Amino acid sequence: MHLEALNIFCDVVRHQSFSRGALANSVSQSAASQAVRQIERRLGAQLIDRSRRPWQLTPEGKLFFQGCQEIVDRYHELEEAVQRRQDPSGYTVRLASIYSVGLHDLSQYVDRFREAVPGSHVDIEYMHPDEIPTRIQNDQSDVGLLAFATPGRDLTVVPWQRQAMAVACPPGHRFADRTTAIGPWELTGTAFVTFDRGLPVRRELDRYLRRHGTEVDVVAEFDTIENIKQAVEDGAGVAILPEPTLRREVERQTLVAVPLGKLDDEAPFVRPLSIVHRRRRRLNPAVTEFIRLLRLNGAEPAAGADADTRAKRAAATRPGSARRRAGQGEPATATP
Amino acid sequence: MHLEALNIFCDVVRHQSFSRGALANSVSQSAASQAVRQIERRLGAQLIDRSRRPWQLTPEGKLFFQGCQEIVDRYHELEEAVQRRQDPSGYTVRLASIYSVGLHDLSQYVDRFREAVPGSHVDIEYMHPDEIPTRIQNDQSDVGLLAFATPGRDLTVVPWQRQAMAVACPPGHRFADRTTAIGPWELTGTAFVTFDRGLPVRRELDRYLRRHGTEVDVVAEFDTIENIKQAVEDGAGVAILPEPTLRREVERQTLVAVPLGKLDDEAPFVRPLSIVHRRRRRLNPAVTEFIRLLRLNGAEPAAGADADTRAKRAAATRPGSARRRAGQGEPATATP
DNA sequence: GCCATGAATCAGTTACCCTAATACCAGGAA
DNA sequence: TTCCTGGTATTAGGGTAACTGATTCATGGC
Repeated sequence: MHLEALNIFCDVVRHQSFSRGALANSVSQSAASQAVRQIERRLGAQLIDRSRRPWQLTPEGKLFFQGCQEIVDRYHELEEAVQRRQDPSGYTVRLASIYSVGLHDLSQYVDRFREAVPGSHVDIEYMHPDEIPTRIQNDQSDVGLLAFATPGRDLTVVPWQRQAMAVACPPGHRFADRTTAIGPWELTGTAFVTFDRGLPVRRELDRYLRRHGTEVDVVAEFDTIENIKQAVEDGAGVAILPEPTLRREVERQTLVAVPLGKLDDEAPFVRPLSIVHRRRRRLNPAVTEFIRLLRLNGAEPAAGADADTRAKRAAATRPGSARRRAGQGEPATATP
Repeated sequence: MHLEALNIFCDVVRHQSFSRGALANSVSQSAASQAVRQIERRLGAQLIDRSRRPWQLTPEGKLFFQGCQEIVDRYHELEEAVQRRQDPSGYTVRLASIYSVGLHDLSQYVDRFREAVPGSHVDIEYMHPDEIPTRIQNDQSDVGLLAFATPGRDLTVVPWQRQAMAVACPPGHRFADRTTAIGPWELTGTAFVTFDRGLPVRRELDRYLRRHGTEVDVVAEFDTIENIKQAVEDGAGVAILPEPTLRREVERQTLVAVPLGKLDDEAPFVRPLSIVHRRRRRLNPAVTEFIRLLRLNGAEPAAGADADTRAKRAAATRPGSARRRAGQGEPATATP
């Protein structure tokens, strides 16, 4: 029996849905259906009563679910225990990051890590977001930090930070004195500096604006946040950017950041930053330790459709069992 | 991760040997080696230090082994718990048995079972031993009872009874008055009635005699024990047969059964009877229950190379966790 | 009746795991 | 040393399980 299949079953039950349980494990709905069916076949017991909608666990299903949860959890704890025992010194962490993670933040993490694990070494490389998954799959990097990551067959995505988006404008702009949040609909017609087409963040941004019926006047497109900020400072227009990346300019008073308003029933527009690493491959002990440290310090409270069902376990010691959480993907579907 | 792989690792550790661990799981030594290596790869940790001979568990290996044992055990208990919850009534057990299991014994089991599980039904068919594995793999029968069974890819073998072998001779024979056991070497030159070539029991019998340098004078070969007994009664010669199959004739005084002597350091010559069923397939609840009952009443004390290491767990409530025990195979290698 | 939603099924492909054969390696004997 | 022996690692190749994408099917709402 595959432990992965047991985990899929658990997630299907937790989400009350085959499709969402499948998503949480980065497999197709078809695979989840087949996996659960196979478990039932091998057990010779009906675990899920599909005759009514929504389907329900049979008594056997409930029993099995409880045991399953525990077994899967235990195994993962065992894995972690083994990895913790390994000596992380002498290993190198090869980190691939997008430019805009916050160079300052990152160097802080790295310093803290090198203090915690004396004999280790960290190589940071900044690069285009598209390159990062490739590098990781080719084993050129151990860990990646990027935004709007989507898990893949050989790529594990661990949610890390959710950066609030804000409107950036130059000090003299008509938005600059706003004391209240700006609704996206207010941006219609304004000169707008944005990301290059092809970047995931651009797609999310366009979708966001479209959802609010906003038609902006795109005056410039850049592939890095630094360039966008420069253009905004030069008065080319306004931009929507992650608030943390604006802090320095706000301090220097070269830019103004105004919070993005939102409708009551809407999720806030955020940029999800993720830690990615290759799936089912050894990560050297230093990498494991580095990821643990990142998550300890960076993770926000568990977010996602399934967070509630295991909040109690994920709460204190471990910074959220992100291993088994749905790939964060679209911010539109995330419930904060 | 495959639970089967974890179990292989556990058995490798328990036996201190890849080959024996493999045997215990009915896979090749190669498969066991690869399975352990894969676990190590996925964990990113060396579990076994192979640099010295005999190899040793690393500290990580010890940690993982302990956790592993528990996880595998827990899962199997969970499986059993689910199956126990199922209602076995209304199902049919299709049993395929060799002729010589003991028709009387069997009907006793069946009666007891039908009493324990009122709504169930048992179909017994007697057949040639070669047919039984085939029938089970084709899903024409649920359970088989046969001697000298060897586990296969889709066939699970559960040791059941070990029948002592005895020398059968007619009342007037020179052996008939023996009060002490007969050593096999004493049979050299005697007229001997035996099994058809091609039957597994014949191969074992020949090997046994050869091991003791015994050359018998084969005067007749039959494919069933009943025929052999008839020939012995008719004075054709002596035979070596399972003692329990001789009881009725001994009571009637138509045959005499003399115990087989053995050397001090030798395992007794027995006929191992096994329960076989298909591997990793649902067995309907009645079948599960029937097998449980057979084992409860028929199982002898745990025998086999690995019995010691888990005797404490297997002892009381469960009649030996034969699921994870080596296929009994050759009686020569079994340590009673 | 119809449609919408979500799960099951199917066909095709991929990737994994197994076996068999063979290479390798440590330890013991000559 | 060299050979030998018992046991494990490695490799190639075949069979099969498991995944994906497309489609079909069932249920509940209209």
